[in-house]
Amino acid sequence: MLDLDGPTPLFQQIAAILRARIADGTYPADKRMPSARAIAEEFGVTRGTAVAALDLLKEEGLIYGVRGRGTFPRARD
Amino acid sequence: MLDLDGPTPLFQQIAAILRARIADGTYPADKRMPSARAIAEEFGVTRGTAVAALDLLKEEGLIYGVRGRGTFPRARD
DNA sequence: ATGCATTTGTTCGTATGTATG
DNA sequence: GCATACATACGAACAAATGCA
Repeated sequence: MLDLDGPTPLFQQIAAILRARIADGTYPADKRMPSARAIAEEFGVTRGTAVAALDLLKEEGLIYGVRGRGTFPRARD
Repeated sequence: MLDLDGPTPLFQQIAAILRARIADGTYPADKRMPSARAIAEEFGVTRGTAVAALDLLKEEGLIYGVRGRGTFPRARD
């Protein structure tokens, strides 16, 4: 799944995978996607690393978070 | 009560104290024990930390939670 | 029966400290 | 020194279930 040795940081690798899942509809727009904790478990990293990956996608405008509810892919215009 | 400096995490210290109270009968089996909020107040931590301590005891099979009702020490066999 | 408070359980968001390369 | 990653802890918010007035 992840390249633990290579030069690419884990949070970037994870962001790339999540980005692909959003693009291909695995995570539909405005539907709750897996929590940071669930992502951390799937990839065997800590929540902090999962959050870093999600932060990347937020900066790109691909997703948004709602406290207490979850994280959602943004509807493309 | 807690060692704020030492190396042992707060949630582990709290779990140890609760574990002792269950063992010595302070919290009898199948009787509601203090809520996460009450535990947080007693030890001066946030509810999240109290929940982490309770989660530890759950993993050990020492207690179980019932949503809307409370947390209960498990009857030993 | 309707509403309200409490409780568990979960979420996001943030901050700090440690360790490693 | 800096970026990465882990672990811990705090804070705020939301949801579902319970119980009680």
